[in-house]
Amino acid sequence: MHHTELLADLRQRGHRLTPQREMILNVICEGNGHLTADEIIARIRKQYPYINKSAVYRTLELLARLCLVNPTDFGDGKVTYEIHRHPHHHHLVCRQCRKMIEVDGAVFAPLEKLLRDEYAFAADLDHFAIFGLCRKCQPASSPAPTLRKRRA
Amino acid sequence: MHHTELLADLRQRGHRLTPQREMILNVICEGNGHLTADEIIARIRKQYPYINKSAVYRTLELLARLCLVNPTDFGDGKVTYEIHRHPHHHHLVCRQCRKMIEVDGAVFAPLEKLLRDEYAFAADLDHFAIFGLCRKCQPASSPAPTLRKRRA
DNA sequence: CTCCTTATTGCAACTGGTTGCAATAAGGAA
DNA sequence: TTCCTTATTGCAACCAGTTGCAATAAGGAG
Ligand SMILES: [Mn+2]
Ligand SMILES: [Mn+2]
Ligand SMILES: [Zn+2]
Ligand SMILES: [Zn+2]
Repeated sequence: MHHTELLADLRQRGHRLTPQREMILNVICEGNGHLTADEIIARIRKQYPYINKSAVYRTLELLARLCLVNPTDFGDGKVTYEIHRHPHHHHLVCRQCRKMIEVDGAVFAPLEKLLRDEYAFAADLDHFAIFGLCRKCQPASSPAPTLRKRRA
Repeated sequence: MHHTELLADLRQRGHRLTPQREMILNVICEGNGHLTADEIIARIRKQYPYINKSAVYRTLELLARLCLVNPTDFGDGKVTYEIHRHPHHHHLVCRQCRKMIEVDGAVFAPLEKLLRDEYAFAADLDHFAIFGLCRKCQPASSPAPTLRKRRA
C-alpha cells in the first residue's frame, strides 16, 4: 500500500490534503509495523522539524476513524499505529515474557458470526492485542493426577 | 462478593491490609458496575477526604494483577473498574449510539480453544469491550440483489 | 508491648494524549 | 488569478495516569 493511494482515498472522502497529512501517511507506510506517535513525530522531524504534536494525534484519529490505520494498545504506555492490512491479523501477547505471536484475522470468524446471529451486532474485529500466557510461560501442566495415584 | 472476602484474599497472597485498600475495595464492591478512578476517589472522599490518587491507581493495578477487578476502556477517556464477576461477561459497545449490550463470557469459548490448540496460548478473555454497530445503527441492509433482478 | 524490616503511602514532577481557540491555508467558485 | 468558506494547524492549557523518592505504618519476631 503506497501512501499516495491513501492520500487519494482521504481526498475522495472529502478531507483536505495537507503536507502534514502526507508526511504522516508516508511515515506510516514506510516504517512497516507498529509505530508510536512519538516515533512517527521523530521520523517526520528529520525532514520537517516543525511538525506539531496535536496535528499528528488528530490525523491519526482521523485515519483510524476511516479505517486506514489500526491503533493498538500493547500495554506499554503508548498506543501504536499500523497501516490497516488485508487480510486482518491479530497479536497474541504474553503477559510474562512479552513475546508476540501474529495470528490470522480468521480466528475471530466464529465470534463474529455468533454476535451477528444472536445479537445482530456488527463487531469491529480488525486488529486485536490478546493478552495471555505463551506456551513457555504457562505453569507446568498440573502434575497429572494419574501420576500421583500411581505413586500412592 | 463482599469486600472482606477480597481483603482476606489480598492478605493470603502476602499483601498488606491498609485502610486505603479496604476503602477502595469497599467502594468497588458496593457501587456495582463500572466505576472510573475519579468516581472511586470521589466516593471515598465522602468519608475520608485525604485519600491519595497514586494510592488508588496503584491499588487498582494490584487488584487487576490479582484478577480481583477488571479494568476496561470503553473509549470514554477514562478506564473503568468492575469487580471480577463469575461467570465472565463482555460488553458490545455501539460505536455510533453508544448502546451497550452485555453478553456471556462463553462467546469466546471457540476462540479460546482455537488459541490453545493451535498456538498453545492461554488467552485472558475475562472482560472485553467489543466495539461495532448495533442493529439499529447498521446501514439498511443492501437492497436485496434478487429484488433488483426481478424488477429488471 | 517494642523493635525492625520493608511494603505502602503521599507528594510533586512528569508523560502521553486531548482540547479550545485564534491563525492559517486547502480547495472550490467566479 | 482572486476571493471566500471553513477544515486544519499550532499553541498553550489541560486531563488521566505514572513514577521516583522520602515518610509512614503493617505485621512479624522477640
Ligand atoms: Mn499488527
Ligand atoms: Mn462489565
Ligand atoms: Zn511468555
Ligand atoms: Zn447503535
